[in-house]
Amino acid sequence: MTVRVRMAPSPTGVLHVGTARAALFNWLYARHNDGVFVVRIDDTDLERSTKEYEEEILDAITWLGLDWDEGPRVGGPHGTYRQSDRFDRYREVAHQLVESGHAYFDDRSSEELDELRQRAVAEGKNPAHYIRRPERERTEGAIRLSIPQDAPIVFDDLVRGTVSFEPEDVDDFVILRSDGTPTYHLASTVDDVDYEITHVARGEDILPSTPKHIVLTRAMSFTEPVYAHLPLLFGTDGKKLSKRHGATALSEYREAGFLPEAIFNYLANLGWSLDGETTIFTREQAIAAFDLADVSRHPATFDPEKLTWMNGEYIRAMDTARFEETVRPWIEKGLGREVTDEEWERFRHVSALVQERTRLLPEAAEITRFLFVDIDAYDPQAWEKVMTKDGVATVLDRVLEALDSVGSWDHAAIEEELRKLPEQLGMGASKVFQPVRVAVTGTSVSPPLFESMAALGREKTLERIRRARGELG
RNA sequence: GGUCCCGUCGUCCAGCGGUCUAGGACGCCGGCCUUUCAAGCCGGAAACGCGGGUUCGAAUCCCGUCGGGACUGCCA
Repeated sequence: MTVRVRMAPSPTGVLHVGTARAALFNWLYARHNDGVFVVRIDDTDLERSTKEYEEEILDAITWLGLDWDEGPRVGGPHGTYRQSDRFDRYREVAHQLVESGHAYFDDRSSEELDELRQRAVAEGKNPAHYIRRPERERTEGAIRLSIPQDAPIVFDDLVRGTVSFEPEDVDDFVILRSDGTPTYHLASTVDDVDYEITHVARGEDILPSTPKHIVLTRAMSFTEPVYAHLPLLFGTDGKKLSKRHGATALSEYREAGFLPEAIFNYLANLGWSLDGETTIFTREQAIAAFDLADVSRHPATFDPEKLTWMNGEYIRAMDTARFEETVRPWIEKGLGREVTDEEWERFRHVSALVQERTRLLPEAAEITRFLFVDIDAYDPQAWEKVMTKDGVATVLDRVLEALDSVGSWDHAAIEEELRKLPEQLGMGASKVFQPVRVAVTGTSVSPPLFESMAALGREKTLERIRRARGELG
C-alpha cells in the first residue's frame, strides 16, 4: 500500500517552525517510502483564514525545499485540497452520522454546557464527563458525535507506542456548528478518510484529540490511519514554542539570513538523528534513513545558536560563485541600493575570505561595507583602542611611504612591503596593521587586511590612510 | 482539578540488559595558529531526577515518587 501523508496548515497565520518541522517529517516519511505527500489547507475557521496566509505558507514550505505531490498549486485527484470548498461534504457526513445514530443535535447553551463541565470538575472528574447526549431529543443546533462508553479507545502510536483513553474522559464533541460549518475535527477526519491518508504525523499537542478522530473515523465505517505524535518544539523556557520566544515564523529566519538547507538540516535533527553521530547531513541522507518510528518522544528546545553555527557550516560549504550570488541581494539590501559592476569586482576580491567568516548572510554585508561606501565615522571603540596609542602617526607615515613602493596593486605586493615594517619599527605586527585596518575599513574587524586593501584599490586606500593620519594631528 | 504525554551533559542527538571509566554536536573554558575577526587543530569541564524492585548484571525492564509539558471551546 502506498504511504500517503499530509501537511494540513491552517492559513490563520504565518508558518510556524513547529509546523514546518512536522511537515518536514511527513515529507521525509513520504520520500523514504516512495509515498505521496499531500498539502491540504485546513481553513474551516473562516473568520481567521486568509488567502494571503495560505500563499505565504505555501511559499515558505517551497522555500524549505518541501515539494508536494497533491494539493494547492499542483492539483490532484481530490479537488482543491481546501476545506472551505468541501463544506457540503462535511455537512453530508455529519447528517449521515445523525441518521446512523452516531451523532445528535444539541442546542444547549454554552452556560448549560459550562455548568456540566464545572460539575464534573467539582466531582474530581474530567470536564468531558457529562458532555453527553441529553435526555430530550433535539432537531436543531450543533451536531455532536456520541462517544461509545463501552470500551477504552486504544491505538498504537508510531512514536509513543500504545496509547489508551477511557471513553468517559472524551466528551461528545461538536462536529458541525449550529451555523452549519464543520469543526476542525470533522473536516480533518473526513479529509483523512477521503484522501486515503495512511499515516498522520502531527504535533503532540493534538494527542488528546486523537481518540475523537478515531471514534469519528470508525463511525464512518473506516479504519483510522496510523498515528505518530511528534514531540513539541520548546522555547528556551521549556514551554511550547510561541511568539513570545522571539522568532517562530519560518519567514523570520529566512529574513535573518538563514539558508533553507541549514534550517532543513537543523529541524531534521530536532527529535530525530541520522545515526547519533552525524550532525550535518544532506536531504538525501535524511530521506534514506528516516523513519517515524525513530523519532524521539521528548520535546526539543529550539536553539538559535546551534542553527546559526549550522548555517555557517552551510555557507562555508558552498562554492564561492554560489556564495556571491546568494549574498549579493543581502549586500544591496544593507546598502539600500544596487551595487555597480565595478563595486562588485571589488567585493569578489575578498568574497572567499568573507564567506569563511559569514554565519548569517547579513554579516557579509556588514563586514564589507567599507568597500561600497566612504567612511563617514570611525567605530568609536576601535578608534579608542587602536588609534589613540603612541606611535600610531609614525606607523601610518611609514605605511604610506612603504605603499609608495608597491608596483602592481595586489595583495601579495602590498603584503611584501608592509611586512617589513614591524621589524623596522620594532613593533608587533598587530600594532602596525591594526591602525591601517581602522584607517581603511573604519573599524577593527574586517576581512584580512592586505586583500581588503587590494580590493579597495590604491587610490581609495591611500586616501583613507592619509585622512586617518590627518585626524591624528 | 481531570486526562494524556515526557524525564541522558546548559542545549540537540546517540544508547534499546553486559563492550558505559555513558558517545557525537552546539555552547562554554584553556591552548595552538594568527594582521583583526572568523575558520581550523588540540585539550578540558559538563548528564543517566529520586526511591524501590526484577536480574549474576540496569541509563536500558517493572513499580512508585518527584518534576516538566500538552490538552481540557460550537479555535485549529
